Amino acid sequence: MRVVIACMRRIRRSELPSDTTELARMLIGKLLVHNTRQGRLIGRIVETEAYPVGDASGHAFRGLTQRNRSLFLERGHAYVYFIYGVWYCLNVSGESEGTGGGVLLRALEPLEGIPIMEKRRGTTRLHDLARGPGRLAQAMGVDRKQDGLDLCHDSTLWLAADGSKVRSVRATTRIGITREKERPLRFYEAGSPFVSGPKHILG
DNA sequence: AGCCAGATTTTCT
DNA sequence: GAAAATCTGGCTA
Repeated sequence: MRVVIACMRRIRRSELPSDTTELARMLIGKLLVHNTRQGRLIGRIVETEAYPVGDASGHAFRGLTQRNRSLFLERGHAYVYFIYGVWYCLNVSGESEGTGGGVLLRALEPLEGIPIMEKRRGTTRLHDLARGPGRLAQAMGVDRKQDGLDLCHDSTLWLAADGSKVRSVRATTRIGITREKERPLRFYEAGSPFVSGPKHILG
């Protein structure tokens, strides 16, 4: 059984806000598409975190390095990094060329290619397939090979919009950081069962 | 439901 | 050498 997605279309770069925090809010309800050898994987973005310019918890804070260079690409590029010796995490760059900032994609609602995601994740629990940034990358088959891709032009990994309505977007503090932890830069779709993190910080 | 240790490697100080 | 934008499984209650 294949999920029907009405009117799926690529998001143009001009539709992306040229501000990382606004981009994080705007990406809620949009689709992430990955055409893999096994098939097409699609998830609806339900949770993001912004790491804007000047944020001490952001990877771009100390300037451009070999690892974080994709964060300095024009908005709409993929930044993939490896963390805790185990997981990959996927970000969307959010500023203009040469300025570092990005949006961490934290959770997806799986829409298409669910059997493939289940195989990659080793579980059939729908709610656990892409809830959390490490799980999201694993389910979607994202690793270092996708670092630096232009999500507005690449044909394998890209951002799309369908006509679906977003219930409402809430903001809370971010998860798993030690600096600037009070800033409300985590965004999620209210009521979605696919959102990660402890329940007590849900608004 | 909540707490905690362990996994494991890249990156920068 | 330490810390890191995490997850899992096992423990306690």
